[in-house]
Amino acid sequence: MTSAKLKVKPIDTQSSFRNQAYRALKQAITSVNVYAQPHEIRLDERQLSVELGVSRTPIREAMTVLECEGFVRTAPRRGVFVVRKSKKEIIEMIRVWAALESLAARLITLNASDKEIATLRRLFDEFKDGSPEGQLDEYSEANIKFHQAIIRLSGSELIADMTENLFIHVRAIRQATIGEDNRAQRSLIDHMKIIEALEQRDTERAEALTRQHTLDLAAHVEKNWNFFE
Amino acid sequence: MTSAKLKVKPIDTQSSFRNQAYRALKQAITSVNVYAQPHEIRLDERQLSVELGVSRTPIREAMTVLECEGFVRTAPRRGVFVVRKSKKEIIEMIRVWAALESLAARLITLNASDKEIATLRRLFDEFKDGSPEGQLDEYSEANIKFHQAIIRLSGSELIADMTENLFIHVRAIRQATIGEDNRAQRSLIDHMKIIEALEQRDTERAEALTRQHTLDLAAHVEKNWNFFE
DNA sequence: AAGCGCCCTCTGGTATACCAGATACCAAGG
DNA sequence: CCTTGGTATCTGGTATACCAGAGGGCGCTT
Repeated sequence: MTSAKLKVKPIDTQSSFRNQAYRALKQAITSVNVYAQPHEIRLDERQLSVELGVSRTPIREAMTVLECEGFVRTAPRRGVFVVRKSKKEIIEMIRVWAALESLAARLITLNASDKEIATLRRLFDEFKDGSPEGQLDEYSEANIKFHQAIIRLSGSELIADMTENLFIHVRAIRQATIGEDNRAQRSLIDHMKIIEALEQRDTERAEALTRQHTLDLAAHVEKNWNFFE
Repeated sequence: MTSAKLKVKPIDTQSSFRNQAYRALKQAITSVNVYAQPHEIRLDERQLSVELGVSRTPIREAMTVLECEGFVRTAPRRGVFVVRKSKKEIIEMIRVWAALESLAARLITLNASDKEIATLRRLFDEFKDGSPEGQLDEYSEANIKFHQAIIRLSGSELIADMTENLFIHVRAIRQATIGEDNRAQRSLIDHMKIIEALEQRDTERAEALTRQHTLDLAAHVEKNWNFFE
């Protein structure tokens, strides 16, 4: 008989150079505001391989994934460039987000526990009294966490996967627009209505409110956003 | 002054070995019924490089894309395997399809021309009189074309991209279930109602009908589909 | 001075060699 | 006979060398 088992953590066999390069590059891409740059940003395979201390091969495989996810575009024999989304593409992303998040809301009314739904309300505890206008940064953070929580509570891996890359863009838009046009105040009201519908397990209403809330963002961007032109 | 311009097609500079390998592999994967196989199907990089007549490098990059799209899973130092979706995953795919197609229907009521919408009705001309039960294969084909047309007429590139890979799976499910439980007859009725709502530019109704039609498919699969267990 | 073309350089694309981990098989020991 | 540990071999992962096309600079031609 052997003695008590040792507790060991499984070695993370997935941390190949390729995945590390992927994470490093994605982090780098998402942390720069590509729209603030005068020129397109180019990624140099050879330079990156020196900076990251690995050969071009894992870098190229990471690039392939980033291209598949739409963050990067490679022009043969010319270079790899960070893509800048057009206004039209950004509006499409917000609309797709609206469709998927409304599905998530539907699933929450059907599957989530009362306890899980209750966590949503707590995100806005500090804004219960008075308007969020005076603490915009904090509200923006809570706003983003709310939308992420809806996705997570749906319990659907696929929705989470499909929104993950949209989120990086939509997050920036939410942050940029929250201060305009009294949007924070109205956003808070919308969120409370959504939470109420979820609590009451009103599937159709929760779905419709969630969809309309984000479609409103798309409409707002369509009307007021001229940054890219 | 130069004479009249010659009409030339631009050389497809994107047809790298990598993209050709990608298309070949995707075609191969989608044409086999992975669920009919007793064991997981493994893809051998070296064998494929011999069969396709190129080196492992473009094969590997194609594999990377396929993995990113969820068709393939690679286990380090063990092999690359074609993934088999679980029943739960398939239901999630159908639900996501429902969410995106209902958004497409919304956009059609807002943006498409009457002429474009009219093309939808023509898809079902041959089933106008009598039930589709007697010509199931033909109806199944029209059914699939209808759902593809909704996506296309929305005019959203992003929706088309995001549904493209779902479609490969959802298509198989639609084909497999169309013969069950008088579904073809009810499907035809649903489609006609959707077309009517689109023609009347009734945004909310078209969206809701489209969503419910595909959510019904998800519910049907959830109840009756035991193939994978 | 302007237009054209050569050539150097730099890019991503591909082929290839080698590495380390996973597996199956086999032989030695109980 | 079963167990155990070594080992041959096969896998994906990585490094590297080389290729052809794209672009720019420079000098020749007119």
